[in-house]
Amino acid sequence: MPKNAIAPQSHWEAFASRRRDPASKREAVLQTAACLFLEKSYRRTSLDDVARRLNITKPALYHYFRNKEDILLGCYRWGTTLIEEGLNRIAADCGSGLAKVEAFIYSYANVMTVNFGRCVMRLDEGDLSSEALAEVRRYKRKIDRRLRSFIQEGIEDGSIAPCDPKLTAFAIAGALNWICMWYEPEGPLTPGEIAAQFARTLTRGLMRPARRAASRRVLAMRAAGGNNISS
Amino acid sequence: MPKNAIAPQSHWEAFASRRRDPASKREAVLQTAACLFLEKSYRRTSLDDVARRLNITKPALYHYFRNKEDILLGCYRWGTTLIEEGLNRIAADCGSGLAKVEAFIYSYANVMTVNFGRCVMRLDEGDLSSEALAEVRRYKRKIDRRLRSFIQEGIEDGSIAPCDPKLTAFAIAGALNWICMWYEPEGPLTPGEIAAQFARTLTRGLMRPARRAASRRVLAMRAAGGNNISS
DNA sequence: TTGATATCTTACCCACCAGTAAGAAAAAAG
DNA sequence: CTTTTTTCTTACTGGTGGGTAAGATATCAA
Repeated sequence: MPKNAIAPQSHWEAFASRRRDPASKREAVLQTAACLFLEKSYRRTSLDDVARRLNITKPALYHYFRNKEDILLGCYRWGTTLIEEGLNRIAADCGSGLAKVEAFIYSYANVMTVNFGRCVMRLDEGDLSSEALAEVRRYKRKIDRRLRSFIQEGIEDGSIAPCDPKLTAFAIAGALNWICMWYEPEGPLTPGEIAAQFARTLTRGLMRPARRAASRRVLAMRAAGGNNISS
Repeated sequence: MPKNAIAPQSHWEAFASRRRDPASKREAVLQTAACLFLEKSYRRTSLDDVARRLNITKPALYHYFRNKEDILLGCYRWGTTLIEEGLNRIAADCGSGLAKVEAFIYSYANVMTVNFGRCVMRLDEGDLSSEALAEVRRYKRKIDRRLRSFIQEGIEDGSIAPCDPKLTAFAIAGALNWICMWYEPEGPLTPGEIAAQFARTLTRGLMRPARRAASRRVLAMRAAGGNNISS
């Protein structure tokens, strides 16, 4: 009977009956928690908030999670699993280093538009206990190492220009991680469009490629108007 | 007499005497607050924490700031001012669109390694009241518009390849904003090195430029080893 | 020196919220 | 139907922390 029951992605139906189904109820808690954590941050989200959206009371949550942090950790784990699944598919693919980086951009950009994926990079690590933090950091480090190895591979097979893999990985990961800060599910941009543009910008760069034997300098100077292109 | 007085950047000396100097005391509060907000987040930093580092007590802070949020807003304002100063210098520079974007990358990367600059992009906007949030959003929007205009300018003068300025700006700003998440003042990377590598990656892209008339495909296939380059 | 003002402290209030105790109510088992 | 187990609720505790009241002490101006 609550008037604000029309929540974005309402998972309260899982708790509509008392039928025993711990798995789906656990997931419902994580989904609504992730949603609230992204809306208001972990700290500003009270367990009462989470419970209210699920049409239950706070202590009921303690039947499915040890404490508040356990819920947070659940969101992190779900998200890192999503990222890792994508990563494994890429490693199986046998293209050049550059092809792997491109595939990484597509996969990762998509995950950053999903609630659990966004949680991994958007939520504040400082809210985790030291053990949980160590676990999450391990995941993140693994992702970073993989990206660097793709870049290194590309440098070695000649598909990527020589560069510092560490800083280059930071640049790519930064651009992608930041998606979870501005992306809105109801917005005009689809994950696919974002991934495509990012892949293009990051692989080819901003610079207009020099045509034929013409010097770049000349092209840059020539103020050719009317070149607008969108999307 | 406190044993932990050796804080990173100790500004408590401003409060050592009761001499009337509100300006420098206000700054001291902002500096230590920014430091703590970055260390532990705004929410986890109590006013007692801030006061303790300054060797004063909590109510003393209320002589220089209306409330906790006022301190936070002070950090935001200081940071956005830093960004804007850089931006103004670039607009005065009369290079091509690409040159302006490159200058933006250098300037912005540097600001992201300074505490107040980091605050702007790292701290949680959700901790701001609606009015303060509107102000901060206005600043951020302005920065975004400027970057987009540089890109648009570059497309029109032919220095930048045709692209969607909005998404391209997101990619560049994302890579740069993320710096404030991993940068450590005591770390091995200088702001200059970061800016240089980022400028290179973002303008030229990852892809190894095709040499002469040789087709790209051939170069990508050729697995040329031993191309490692660091720094 | 004296009064006025700015500066800072001790002591306190109260709202918020994670977590718990104890038990009611529903579901499953026998 | 009876018993056992799971599920969930009402009512509470205790710690934290922003903000305030009231007053002490130093600085400054005259």
